[in-house]
Amino acid sequence: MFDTIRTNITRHIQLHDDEFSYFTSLLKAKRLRKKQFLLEEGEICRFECFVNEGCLRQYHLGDDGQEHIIQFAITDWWIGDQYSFLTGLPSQCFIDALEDSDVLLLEKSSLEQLYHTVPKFERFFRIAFQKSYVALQRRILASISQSAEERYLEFIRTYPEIGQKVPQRQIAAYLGIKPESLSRLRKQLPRK
Amino acid sequence: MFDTIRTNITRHIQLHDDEFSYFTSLLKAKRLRKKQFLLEEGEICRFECFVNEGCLRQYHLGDDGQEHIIQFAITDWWIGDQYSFLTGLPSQCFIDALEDSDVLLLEKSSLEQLYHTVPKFERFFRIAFQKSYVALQRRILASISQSAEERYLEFIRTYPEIGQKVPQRQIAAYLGIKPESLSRLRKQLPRK
DNA sequence: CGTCTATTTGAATGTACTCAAAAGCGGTGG
DNA sequence: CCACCGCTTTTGAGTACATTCAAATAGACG
Repeated sequence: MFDTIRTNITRHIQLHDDEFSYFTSLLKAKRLRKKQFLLEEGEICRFECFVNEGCLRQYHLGDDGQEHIIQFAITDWWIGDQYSFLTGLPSQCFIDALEDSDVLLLEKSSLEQLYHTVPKFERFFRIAFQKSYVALQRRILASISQSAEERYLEFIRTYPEIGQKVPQRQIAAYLGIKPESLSRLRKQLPRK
Repeated sequence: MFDTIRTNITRHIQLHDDEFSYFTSLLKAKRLRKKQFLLEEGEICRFECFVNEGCLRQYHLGDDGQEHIIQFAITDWWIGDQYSFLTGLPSQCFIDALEDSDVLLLEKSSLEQLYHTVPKFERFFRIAFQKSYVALQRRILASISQSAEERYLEFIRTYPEIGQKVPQRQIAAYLGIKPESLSRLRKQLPRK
């Protein structure tokens, strides 16, 4: 149950067994069915979420009804609305499951406890956010410097597992293009 | 000299005078002339940089010679190449000054010392990166959901000081459009 | 004043979009 | 097992927006 998250954490910090079991005592397991929401617009996000198994997405719903995917999260990834989590303000986006999923939730109050009791976790999340920050910078660079085709190829090269399991229209919503455009673009690829 | 950075840090954590003076003892002041490089592609980024005064940019140089701006940094902002800083690998981008600037450098080795001596700084940078992460998510959402015109308006609304001091072509390089397109787009604005 | 760079403008091109419709695919119920 | 439904993907035709290339204008700096 906690093997994946233990590996995830010890990638950045060392933990004693008692520290880890204290950590796991703060977690709440949750099972999500496909299409079930973990967070809805207007709610306050009071947790960080670790994906044990499955696939989630965080997306913004435009006035025109368009969904724009901010991030995917599969096994071994963290997800959450950092904006709402940090500010305590209502979320402006949704998080839901693209398939049946198994997640572990860490409540904000528990996390503050954790920071206090095991300060190493402050380091863990510092490094985790620093790495996520780098990943977002890459995505921004891609979006301002590359064509839709290049961005698509980079995406499936960087995240092949996601490219496998996620429907095309979701990938289009992540790349910032229309599903029709992604379809056409893919048709052109073999010739090149 | 250190007033700005003190305010910056105490926005997230409380510091005693001795902690702060220890912190400042680790900083190296540096003066940059316009167009001077703080970091060049291929170098390893071994510092975090705080801007006391002036304006810097981090940009990527494409194979076609195009500059793509990853971030601006003005007074009271931090900048650095987190990718190179974290991994120890050569940087893939440049950081230079858009005007004469005054910066404070915190070397990686000093920072590790600092984390060890005053663990609160781990918390400071954790929060700082978390907030930066949120800002980048907003930028990504803008780039996948908005038109060039909307992105430009949001940019000058969000960062009016930068919009003031930075030449138009630099803003275009940040938005991911050509200078000609930004010029045309601006011409259209008054009619709306 | 002259040079260098930034900005603007024009005309032609290309890429992604809209709207609409057809084809494909998966799941459900008869 | 098959027929049907809903949703995704594909295809087509016309349109909108940003790009390219080129040239003119405007500004900044020495």
